[in-house]
Amino acid sequence: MRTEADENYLKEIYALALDHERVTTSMLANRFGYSPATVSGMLKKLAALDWVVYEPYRGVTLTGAGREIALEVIRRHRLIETFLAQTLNIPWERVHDEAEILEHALSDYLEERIDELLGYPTTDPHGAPIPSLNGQVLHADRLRLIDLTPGDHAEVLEVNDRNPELLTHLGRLKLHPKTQFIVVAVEPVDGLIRISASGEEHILGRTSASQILVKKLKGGYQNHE
Amino acid sequence: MRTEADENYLKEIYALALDHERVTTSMLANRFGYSPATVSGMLKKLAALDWVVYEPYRGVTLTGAGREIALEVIRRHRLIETFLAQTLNIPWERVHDEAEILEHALSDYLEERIDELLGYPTTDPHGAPIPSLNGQVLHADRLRLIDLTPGDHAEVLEVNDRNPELLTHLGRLKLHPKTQFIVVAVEPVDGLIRISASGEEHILGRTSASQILVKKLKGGYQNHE
DNA sequence: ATTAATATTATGGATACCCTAAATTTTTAT
DNA sequence: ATAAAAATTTAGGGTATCCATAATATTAAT
Repeated sequence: MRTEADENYLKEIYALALDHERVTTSMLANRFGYSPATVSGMLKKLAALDWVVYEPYRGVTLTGAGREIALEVIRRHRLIETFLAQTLNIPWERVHDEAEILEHALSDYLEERIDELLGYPTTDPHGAPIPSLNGQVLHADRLRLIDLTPGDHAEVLEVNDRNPELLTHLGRLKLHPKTQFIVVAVEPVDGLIRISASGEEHILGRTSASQILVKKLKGGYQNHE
Repeated sequence: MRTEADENYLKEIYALALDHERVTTSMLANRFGYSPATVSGMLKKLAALDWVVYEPYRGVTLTGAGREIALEVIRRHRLIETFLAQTLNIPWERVHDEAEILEHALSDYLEERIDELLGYPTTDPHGAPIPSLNGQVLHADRLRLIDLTPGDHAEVLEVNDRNPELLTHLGRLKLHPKTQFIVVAVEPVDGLIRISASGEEHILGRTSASQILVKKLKGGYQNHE
């Protein structure tokens, strides 16, 4: 049988593999706050269950079955986030932690009912793609806001859902997914970024700006507003 | 820390105490399908945590703290049932099993949000009372349908939520809480009960009729319909 | 080739939950 | 009142999960 720990490991391995060549023991140990030895042990267990391929000293990758589970858990997580935000009006900075628990308790049946009620959404409140039932994930071309240059016209695609303070802050600035904005200026010294969104100007620090993913919109040389 | 098993034991002890003088090891063993020895062990553990008073060979009762936990879990269970039925249109025969799992995963915060969204309901879809936050439970005077006599006019108050087949059946007969009906006749041999509800006549067996709780309405000697 | 960094195995501990079999206590029947 | 039956507890195990430290092994860097 599958435990919560199993699901969390698989989910984390999936997430880390998205932007790392190799997923190593120490990366996982860091994420979870466990000792490397503990992670080695779990990886051995997961390998025995055929959910990962584990090459000692070299790293770990998901098998087909492991990937399926990871995507299923991520799907539940994001459906729950969307459901909580839409149906119960839970603020977006709180939905992650709640989903982190409920994702392990949701039946296939309820997952399906929620998906149906929400009209089969494709992204969660933070803009992250919701994997489909058959495991498809739409990964849009994403750019970090921090990499934009003055004059760029862009749209918020996704923000990191694990940082409640950031989310509260962005919520106050009304910088949600789908919000369009223009980069007004980039401070040469501190690298602060001035943007203009819905008529308001905001200043973003490096930390925020690196956690906001965007897509450029055509005609980005002049201000349009 | 509190485990799911703890919560289930406390909930069950509470439920059994409602209609039994003493709550014994074997009663719990039966309910859970565990060996009596296993239950003895758990009761010892719960007593050490001061959630029950356990007198070996004599039975078990909840302490104040134990009762609080039991009521909290029951409250969550029933709020979840109500929420699933109303918000996600889950049929009433399915909500119990889902709630059985989710009740252990729901945070105080979500519990409160759900309660608010539902408008602070006092009964769940099966008519069972939802304990208030401070632990009050409204136990209405309830009579078993099986104890009615021909001519009685009554209203369904509550039905056993642990029997999905019964619920499906009663759902088809439209016998939900608040449904009014008249006892037309009671078969002398098999004890089958003929009732008339919303213009339709139905025949209930002893099993169904003993699991439906009702309250008598005034003027029960003549048919009103 | 040696060192530093990373990762593994070996070993052990804690918790939680369940079991069977044997011993004990309580209850019931005579 | 006593013996048999029923209920319950204790003793002793078992499995599974997850975690840790210390010693060992591998890999990467110089």
